[in-house]
Amino acid sequence: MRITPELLSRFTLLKPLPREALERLAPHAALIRHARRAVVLRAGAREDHICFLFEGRLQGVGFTIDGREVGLYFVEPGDFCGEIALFDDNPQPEFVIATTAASVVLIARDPLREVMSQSSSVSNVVARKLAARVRQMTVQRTLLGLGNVPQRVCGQLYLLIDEAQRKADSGEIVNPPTHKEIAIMLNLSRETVTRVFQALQSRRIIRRDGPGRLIVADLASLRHFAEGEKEL
Amino acid sequence: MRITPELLSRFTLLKPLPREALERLAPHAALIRHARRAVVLRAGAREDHICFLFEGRLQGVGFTIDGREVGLYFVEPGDFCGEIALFDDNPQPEFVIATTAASVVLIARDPLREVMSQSSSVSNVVARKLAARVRQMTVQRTLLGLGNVPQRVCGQLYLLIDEAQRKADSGEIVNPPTHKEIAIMLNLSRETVTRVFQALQSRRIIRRDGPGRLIVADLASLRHFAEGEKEL
DNA sequence: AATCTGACGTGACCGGAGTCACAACAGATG
DNA sequence: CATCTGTTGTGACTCCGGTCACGTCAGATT
Repeated sequence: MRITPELLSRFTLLKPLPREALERLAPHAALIRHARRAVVLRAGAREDHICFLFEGRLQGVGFTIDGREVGLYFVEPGDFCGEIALFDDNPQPEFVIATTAASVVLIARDPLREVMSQSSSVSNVVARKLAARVRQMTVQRTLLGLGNVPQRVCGQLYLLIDEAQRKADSGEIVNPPTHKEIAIMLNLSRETVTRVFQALQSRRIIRRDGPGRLIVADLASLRHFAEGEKEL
Repeated sequence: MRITPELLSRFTLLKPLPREALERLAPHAALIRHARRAVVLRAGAREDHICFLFEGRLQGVGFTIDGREVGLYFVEPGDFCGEIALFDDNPQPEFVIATTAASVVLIARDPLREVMSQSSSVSNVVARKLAARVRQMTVQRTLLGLGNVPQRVCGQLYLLIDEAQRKADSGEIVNPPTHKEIAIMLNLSRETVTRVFQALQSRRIIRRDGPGRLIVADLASLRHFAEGEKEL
């Protein structure tokens, strides 16, 4: 499928790019549809594409030696992943998997590298993205330090609500991650996540609205639990 | 204390810099001695220095809301940290603490930014450093996924041995981190780390050599435990 | 020397999360 | 429609790592 510069410019990363750069990238971009659970980027192999998420949700996951999944981060529409390939030639460190059916734009690594090296504004944005990932991983790792497990889950849930909604004090998550996907982010078993969700539901803090919509009815309480002010 | 360009050039990051750039940086650099446990970089505040480690060992640590320490990474001599300040103006995400008495060279952020923007080799190295941190954090996070706790400890111990020594199949760690410092890296209690160490010592896999020297006598076995081929 | 501090060592206890097993249910798929 | 697959929901049991409570020891500090 052919990609237009207009399509590329819909990604916040690429929006500030001069038209000319977008036109150089477009021929090296491809729109790909992935089924749920499909592997978008493969760990180990040298990935030669950067992945921009158009719709759906992705998850970065690693695997331990004994085969357990480890959840690293989620990718929301408009965001991108695999950018680490722009900085060195080491293999992609983690898998990226579609947690829902997803359409992504893959842009070839080398042209993007070139654009990056010629435009300081681009390289700045990409480097800032990498910095943002370090910050995100730090927060995520800190979550794991919490001894109280329900607190961990609430913290994760809170992180899943984007900033705009947090201010409005009412959150909803469309196509929420499965319990298992949350569990591997938090080093928990799927059952434990289910039980915490049950507790939150019985307290009317969260509520399912049909399939694929999770409503956080009481964001303030959720935050309190996340911050350990109340015990679940 | 005044810093000479020669001193700066002893850091691998700065070595490739032209003499002229080093001279520009030198006036903005300071050699600082830190006592054990001292805070080198502070989380939250906007740090305006990048920290180059001359001797000693540092550790990046975070704190959960309930005050537990979370270990993120170690910094070895010749390496640096706090480089995230070069990419955006957000606050430093984690504390950096001296795990041993340490001397560091602090270089002011803005001059280094300027040098970076003018030297593509420097900006490349710094960006690669950031990428390396993402990779390291991914590995570390994956370690936490291991259900078997002794395995986690062995994996961490293995990571603490630098590559050169790993090939020679005999490792030693000078001024090894304390059990507590290892514990917070692995989300374990200090006692658990102690017990695993005891088990490893009784099997002659590791051995203390006076204070401040830990000898890994049987690196192969350590790796086997880390990879789960043997059970501890 | 006397004291203090922080690291290491070790046992006992217990709570809570993992594991297992199974049921209910929804959505895909034939 | 019948079937299959994957998610969610729940109970029972187990066990293992956290916590607490010590003791020991080496190195600083006075």
